[in-house]
Amino acid sequence: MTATGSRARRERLRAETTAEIKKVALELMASGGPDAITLRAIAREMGMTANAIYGYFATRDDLVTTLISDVYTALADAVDAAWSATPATDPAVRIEAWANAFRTWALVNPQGFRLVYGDPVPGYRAPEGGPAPEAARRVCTGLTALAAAAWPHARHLYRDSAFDWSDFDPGLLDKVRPAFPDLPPAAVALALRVWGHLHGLVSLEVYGHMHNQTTNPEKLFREEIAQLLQTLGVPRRR
Amino acid sequence: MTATGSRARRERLRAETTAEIKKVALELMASGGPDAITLRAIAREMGMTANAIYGYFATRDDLVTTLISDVYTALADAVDAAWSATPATDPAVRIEAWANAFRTWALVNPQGFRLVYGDPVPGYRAPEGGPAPEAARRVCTGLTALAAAAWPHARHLYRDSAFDWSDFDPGLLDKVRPAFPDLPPAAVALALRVWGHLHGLVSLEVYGHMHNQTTNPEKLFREEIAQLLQTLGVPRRR
DNA sequence: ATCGCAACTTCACGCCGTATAGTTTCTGCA
DNA sequence: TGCAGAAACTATACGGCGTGAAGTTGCGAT
Repeated sequence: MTATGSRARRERLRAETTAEIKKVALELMASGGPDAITLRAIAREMGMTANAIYGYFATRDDLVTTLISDVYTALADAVDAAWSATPATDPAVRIEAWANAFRTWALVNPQGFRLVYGDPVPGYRAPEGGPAPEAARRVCTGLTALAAAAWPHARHLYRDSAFDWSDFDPGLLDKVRPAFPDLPPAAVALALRVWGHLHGLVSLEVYGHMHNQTTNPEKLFREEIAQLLQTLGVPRRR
Repeated sequence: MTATGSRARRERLRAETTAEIKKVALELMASGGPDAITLRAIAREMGMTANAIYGYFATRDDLVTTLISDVYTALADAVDAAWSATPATDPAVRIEAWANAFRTWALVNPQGFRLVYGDPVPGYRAPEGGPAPEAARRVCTGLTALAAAAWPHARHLYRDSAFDWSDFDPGLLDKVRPAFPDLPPAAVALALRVWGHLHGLVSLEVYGHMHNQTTNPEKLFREEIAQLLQTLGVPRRR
């Protein structure tokens, strides 16, 4: 039985090394931006040769893909947690919590935001499938929950909506329609638009483009949430 | 007079070479993304040595800064032109034209969009001042014109706005306030929020994040414009 | 005792930005 | 007309990058 025991041990060591590579890569990213994620720097930090990493990730892009997936999942966790921590009975509070969690996460992890939503690393091209789209869909599903919470108040605004299910990706609908069976296509369109609104404001802020325009991006974001709730007709409790 | 004549000729040659460097750099960017802007590739394309470029730009970052400025200016020109080509009497048409020009430019020049709004190039850090912020302010000023056009219809939505002039960058206000003397701070906040909305949707589309969610990003953008006009109360002519 | 394999290193190649030094070519003045 | 000097450009070199190929080491299984 030493056979299975030592194989288990080998696999454990392997998993630990893999975890360390990712940990060091994320540290490098946090301090030097996504560009600082280089195999040689990671190896240097770990007291290894750069080529040793090829035993764990086939290419640098594979490593980056994994990191994107991890970081994106962390973002999804953060916004989901904020949502779940608020009472289902008060849509305004939930929506505000979601949006604030999104912005806060981005400001705390600006390099992670760049990794996930920007050009991650020179020459990187994202693969087709994988778990990163999965995390993206979690975020979109969260946004749809947001739209669903607001829908009773907002539906009258979208009576003549021209959207139908074919306008959306089946992979997204597979997650969204079972979760919200009564929601029409127009609400998913609303969710994606809200995504765009929040992403845009946060993105401009993270990339420093807001800095030259406003001295108070937080206030602008609060105004955004307020106007969003008002537009949707979601009542704000005093 | 050969003195001044030949000096003029030298300067002309110099200007021509500078222009060629920028032209080749933009071609490389268009075909291979901002990462493809390398001094060696440019030089190769021009039949020169990489070091020759140092006679025209002190560092690669200097070249990139110039390119960002040029490309950003081209974007500002495009949206300004679309705005000016529409009748001042119909705010809805003007706003729609502006927004469509913004998205269209981004889709036609995706790499330019990434250069201006993303991480331009590995290791690049933008300098403080320079003409790129100038182009950014032109875009913001255009957006303020948009807000100003809608303001007669939209002002009632922002009666209890908490914004004042100190919330904005003086450099922006220097351009905006003389152009729109009657506009309150709330309208500038609205302009920046609209910027965020449009930037977010276009950015998600350019970076491929919308692809996994909707099959019809154009329709989503049209809906965005329609809802924008509706929430602002700007009448749409039939 | 030996085989096999996983982990890791060494060496090499071609990319990159850029510093330094040398070469060519042309300008402007004596 | 001849020559100093500047401008434009090349040559060489350094360190950093991703990565392919080949070699080394150590350990479990037979």
